[in-house]
Amino acid sequence: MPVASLRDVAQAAGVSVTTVSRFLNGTLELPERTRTAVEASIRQLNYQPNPHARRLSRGRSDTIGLVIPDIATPFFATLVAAVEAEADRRGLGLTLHATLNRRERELSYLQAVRRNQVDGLIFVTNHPDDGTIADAINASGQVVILDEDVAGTSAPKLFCDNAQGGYLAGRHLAEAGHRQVLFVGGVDAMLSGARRYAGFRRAMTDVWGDDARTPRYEGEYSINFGRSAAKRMLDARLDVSAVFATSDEITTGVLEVLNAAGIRVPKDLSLVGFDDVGPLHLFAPAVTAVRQPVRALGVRALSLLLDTDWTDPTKLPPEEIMPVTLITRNSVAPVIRS
Amino acid sequence: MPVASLRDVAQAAGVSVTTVSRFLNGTLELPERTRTAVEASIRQLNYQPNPHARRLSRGRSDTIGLVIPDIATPFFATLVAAVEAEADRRGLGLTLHATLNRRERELSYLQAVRRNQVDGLIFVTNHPDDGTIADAINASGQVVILDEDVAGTSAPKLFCDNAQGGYLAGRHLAEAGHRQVLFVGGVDAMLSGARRYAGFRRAMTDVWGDDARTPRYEGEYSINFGRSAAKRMLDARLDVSAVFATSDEITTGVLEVLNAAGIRVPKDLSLVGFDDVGPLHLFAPAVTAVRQPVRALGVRALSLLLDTDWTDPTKLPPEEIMPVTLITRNSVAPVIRS
DNA sequence: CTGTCCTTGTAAAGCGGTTTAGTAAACCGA
DNA sequence: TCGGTTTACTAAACCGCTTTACAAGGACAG
Repeated sequence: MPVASLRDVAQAAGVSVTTVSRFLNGTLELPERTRTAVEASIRQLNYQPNPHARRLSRGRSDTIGLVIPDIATPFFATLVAAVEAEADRRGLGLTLHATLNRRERELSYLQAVRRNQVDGLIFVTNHPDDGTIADAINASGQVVILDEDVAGTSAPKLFCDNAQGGYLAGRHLAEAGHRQVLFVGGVDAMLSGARRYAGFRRAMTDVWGDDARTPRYEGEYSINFGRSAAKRMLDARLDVSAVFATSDEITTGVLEVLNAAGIRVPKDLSLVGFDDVGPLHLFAPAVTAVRQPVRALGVRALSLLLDTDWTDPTKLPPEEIMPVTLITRNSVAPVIRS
Repeated sequence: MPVASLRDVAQAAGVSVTTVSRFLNGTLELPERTRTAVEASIRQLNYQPNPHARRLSRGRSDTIGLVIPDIATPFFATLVAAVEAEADRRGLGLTLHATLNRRERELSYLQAVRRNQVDGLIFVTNHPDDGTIADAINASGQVVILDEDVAGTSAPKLFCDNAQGGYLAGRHLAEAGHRQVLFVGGVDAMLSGARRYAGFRRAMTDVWGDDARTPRYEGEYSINFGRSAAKRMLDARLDVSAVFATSDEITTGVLEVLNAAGIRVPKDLSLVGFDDVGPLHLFAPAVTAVRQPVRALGVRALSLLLDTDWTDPTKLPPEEIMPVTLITRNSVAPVIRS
């Protein structure tokens, strides 16, 4: 049997559709008798409102979109989980879009806001922008930028404290006696890469002054880049006593290659990671890392999206930053002075 | 400025809305002149069809739902990624629902199919059902059951070859000389638990006959259960030389406790895992495990959903099973006969 | 007895598309 | 020149809900 519509309910209860609709939406009080009749018909017909009609009529979808480079990595998976949970708690749906960092996908999902497909978008990107994405975001409205900046946009933004994260890692290594540390991470054109390196560099020079050596391999936050960076380091016989790998994926790739090459961590080389979402504590060795508050980031991003007053685009909230912490494990060894 | 509607386009092009609509849907050929006019107005007004109107009108949403216990674990995250990618490839949207294994959530998301919220649902559950979920699924139609069975449902089903997975693990351990192996995994009331244990048990008795000892700790596929099972095993001084942990999460929890207790794997105890989606190869030690074809499962589930002829509910496709493989690493040591 | 205010509703106009059933005009062959 | 066919469209119903504007009938004050 076809699903019951509002009309069917109204007919069965002997009232008009308006009455039922307004009753259901709480904009009409009904006296006892009418109310029971309406409620009975609803139950009897197993009435379920048609969400498409509702959305068309109200011009909003009670759904938000989450645009993310990938879902399969622990970091993003956790972020998705947090956003989904919070959206559900607020009675909102979530539609998910993985971009795999492809610009045309990012653009097409940004369009979704403009078509009312979603009431707002949480946007996570992972690669530098040439301005195209920025324009699209500025034209869209109702977009919150999360985790990585898109330069030139006026939108609420939420990041972890990348500079502090870099600093914590650098300080930890420097104080263990490491003066020459390889930074493996995001390109300088991206906020996370720039800030993490800046913080890291500052910590190293705070301790070592001009004697600090902080070579840098730039690339994407992937296992593959971690692998190739580690190989490059080995091939070049780079003179460092530690590596700062700025994502779980990079850490994984680096460790894989080091293990395969017979380099013992931390005896031969120390290692500090970033993110700390994956099971770094079970790796061989358990990896010391800067931990991001991933779930909190997701929850807060949704608040920003929903609680921002979007009517005045000149009055958007300022960039927000959430604190990171250093989780100390067994992948950093003190340098023995010779 | 407000978004342009079909009417605006039609007006600007000097034709009727019907013409534009049918042209856009390919049900009307337009001569050169008209076509250019229409196309020009579309571009000029930056027309974007309103998806809610479209869905209301067509009675379908071009969106599918994915109901899943959790997203934050590597296994499910990978599954979500695969389904999302395939849905996108087919021009479909994906709405995501994490149930955290709570029945009322599972039920409410199943309703979504009936309201036309989504055109179909891929349903993954993780806990035994008392019949409620089964009824809801049977009443919904357009539901594909994935990864774990819901008994008493007539719906297309897709699982990995749990029995074979159990067998591979059991055989591998038995042939390494392990005669007493603890099975840590899903409850017998669930398909995966039952089949994995049956396969495992069969392998053990194939090799050892009645001498095989296969004690079993049943529980959910979580890190916490892995931890508590390992503790229980240690507390009970259970006489086994190996553990078969039937998910990545359980493996993680078991290993954590073993490491903390100073039990060396595989020297003191051998370990075989299941799923092999997380970075087991980096653990200490790298863990031998049965690998599930997670992405393939996701892709195939979507095919089942879309390619099934749902008009005749008595003629649904039979249960499908995808093969698993054993990935041998360093967590199993041969038993030294004494 | 009349005017006013509640109470309890309702009619009807959208929201923005899709789709069915046609129609006016042009063409075309006999 | 006439009937038939094609071409190029269109009017209007409909999808199912929301919302504005309004109204009948009774209660109540003056």
